Amino acid sequence: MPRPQSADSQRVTIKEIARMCGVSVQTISRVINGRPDVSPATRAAVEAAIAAVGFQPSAVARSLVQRRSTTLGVIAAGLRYFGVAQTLNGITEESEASGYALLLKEVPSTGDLDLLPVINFLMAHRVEGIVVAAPDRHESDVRGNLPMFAPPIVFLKSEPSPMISTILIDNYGGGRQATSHLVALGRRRIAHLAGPRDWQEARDRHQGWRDTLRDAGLEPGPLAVGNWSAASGALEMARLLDEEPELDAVFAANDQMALGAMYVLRSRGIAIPGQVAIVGFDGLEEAAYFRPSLTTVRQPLRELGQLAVRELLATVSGAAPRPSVHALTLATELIVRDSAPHAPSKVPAVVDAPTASRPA
Amino acid sequence: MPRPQSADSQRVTIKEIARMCGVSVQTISRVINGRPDVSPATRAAVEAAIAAVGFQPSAVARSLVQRRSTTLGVIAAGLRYFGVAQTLNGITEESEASGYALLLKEVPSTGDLDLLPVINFLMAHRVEGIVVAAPDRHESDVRGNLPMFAPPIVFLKSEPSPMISTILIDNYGGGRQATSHLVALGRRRIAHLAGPRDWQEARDRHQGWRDTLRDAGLEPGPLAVGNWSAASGALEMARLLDEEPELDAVFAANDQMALGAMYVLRSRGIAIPGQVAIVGFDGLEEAAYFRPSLTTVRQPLRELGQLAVRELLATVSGAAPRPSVHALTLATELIVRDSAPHAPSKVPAVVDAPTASRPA
DNA sequence: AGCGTTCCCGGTAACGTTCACGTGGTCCGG
DNA sequence: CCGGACCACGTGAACGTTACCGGGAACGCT
Repeated sequence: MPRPQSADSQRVTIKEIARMCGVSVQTISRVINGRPDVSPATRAAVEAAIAAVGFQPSAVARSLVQRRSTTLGVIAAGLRYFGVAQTLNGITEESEASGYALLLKEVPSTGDLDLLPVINFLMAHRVEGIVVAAPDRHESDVRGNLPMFAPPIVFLKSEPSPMISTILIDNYGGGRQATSHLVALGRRRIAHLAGPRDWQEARDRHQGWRDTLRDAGLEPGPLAVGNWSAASGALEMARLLDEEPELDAVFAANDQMALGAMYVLRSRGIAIPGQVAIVGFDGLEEAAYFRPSLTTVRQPLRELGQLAVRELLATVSGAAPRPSVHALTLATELIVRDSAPHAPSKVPAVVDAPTASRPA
Repeated sequence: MPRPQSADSQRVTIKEIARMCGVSVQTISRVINGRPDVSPATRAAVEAAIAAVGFQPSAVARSLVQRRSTTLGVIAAGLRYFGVAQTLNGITEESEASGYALLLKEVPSTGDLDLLPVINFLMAHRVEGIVVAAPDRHESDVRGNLPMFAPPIVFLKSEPSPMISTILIDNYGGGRQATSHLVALGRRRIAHLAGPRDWQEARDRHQGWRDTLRDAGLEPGPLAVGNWSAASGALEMARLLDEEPELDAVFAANDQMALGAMYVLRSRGIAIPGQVAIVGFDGLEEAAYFRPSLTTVRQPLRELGQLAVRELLATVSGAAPRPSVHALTLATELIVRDSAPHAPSKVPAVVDAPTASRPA
């Protein structure tokens, strides 16, 4: 029974294996890397020795000599939020599939923030690419003044810019989808429950709402700013109702805030969607089970993470020309449910059970 | 304007800086590491040169020579789930604070899984400690046959064992809290909506439910198994109702399934908590805004992650004796809300707005 | 003047791999 | 019997940093 020893004790190295087998270190290296010019007998002996002592070649030494780490860096902000966690999930999936390791740094999701030290940190670890799933907000932001010798970087939350590569969810378009849907329903007084101003996503959704109202010839509805939480959604919804009693629709910047808003609406006896229709944003699975079920805008978050990694890997492998700066935008999808139904009608909420409630 | 160059191009090293300043590499090293014995003049010159060329000391080379990586490994399963994401958040926070980097590996959260290759991978990268936030289920599991020279490891989801260190949420106790609360409410026919069997958490909560019923002298209520999703909660709730119409309470193993269950209950016109009381598990913030607001069991998930890192770091620094195998259990907290209220009464749901609905 | 200290600094050898060569042997055709 | 092709393996030098030791200059003290 092998007892776990102190990690900094004498580790077994390639040299040790070589000594054990009576061959040179080079031969061991050849076996480890599955190179052909080793006789079957020697190979077997070496493999046996490796297994016997539980030898693990040092990825650190390998990285040093090969000048490549098979590691990607990830900078994330707000891991506790659904969207970010989902994106990270896509990133891990894809890099796992490619055998790449992930070096994760989390940065504060609010307040002023300089990405450069974080990027430098990752560069010190010689990552081969960086995914930035964090807002880039700093007086002197990263665009254009990246450190020299920086690896390929793809930004997931910044505005497109000629200096950087971006892959984005079309939050603006999603905001338009949501708002257009409410307009098509015949709503005239459409409020927006926005997310925090220092999230690019929040600003884009807000903009989509505003532009859609303008294009529809409606005057801008009332605006409130929450912090993504259901509690803030409730708080701000109450405020909106007090200020603007004739409200007939709300577009919330995420599903949690929509939930909080619905709570307040129902507490005040306001019918959803009868008097006030509501649409959320995110595509939370459980939003289908809110009362009423929530119309929302689904974002391909996992795909976003996967694409980011694929993009990086393509660049690293030299398949894509360096520096290839480009912007990719992923479309959102409107999921229509009871809180803002299909037909442009003001009938009271139809409460029918979803298919899932039927026993199998 | 520094143009990002190919990462594998000629990087600037400590030698280059030494040449530029006309001093030895050793002196550069001293400056980088803030060692005292460098004259102010030399130090300034070196720092200027470093800043000028944007030099970054190679963490890889440093790791190799120092035989320590300032890196922790994390093995996670089911990052897309609230609980795991929350725990990871605690882990990042704490390691960020200690200046440790994080090497993240995600493993499938279902099916049979061997942790050993993943641990070996992390060991190859010479991580100084490993947090396992993934179930350890394998015919020949990791307990006891860890590789030699393994760094300190702490398990967050496995059963305590004399061979490994664990820090756990008291899921069993939480299950008891939830069920006891329902019993105290006078409920007699208490169902359990369990999570997937291959999650330790799910098994523990289930056990807590079963034991509490037994201790209360009640016969075991009906059992259903979901997959953590609201959809599965709805599906299984429907099944439970069909099988057992006289049901008067449900303990769901997480808040999402509870939500799905509530959806079905209300669709069938069953009053909550009037006819059926329900309590969830997780402590989702938004559960306060479900209709009715959900009584649930809060878990200190972020603290769990933080503690794991602190534990590892203490061991690494040699403060704690190696090998210190121990088990720590964190208590859960019952949060009573409307779906299973305080008073042992069967009055219809009281729908009062939470404080958040009051405008500021 | 002699001598110990302190302050700066340099040289050399690691750390654990891989890479670019080099070398001795066997096999084979002419 | 010899030259070359091929196979299996070994030798040194990297990779970029830090650890360890050592040494000269300047200074203070007896």
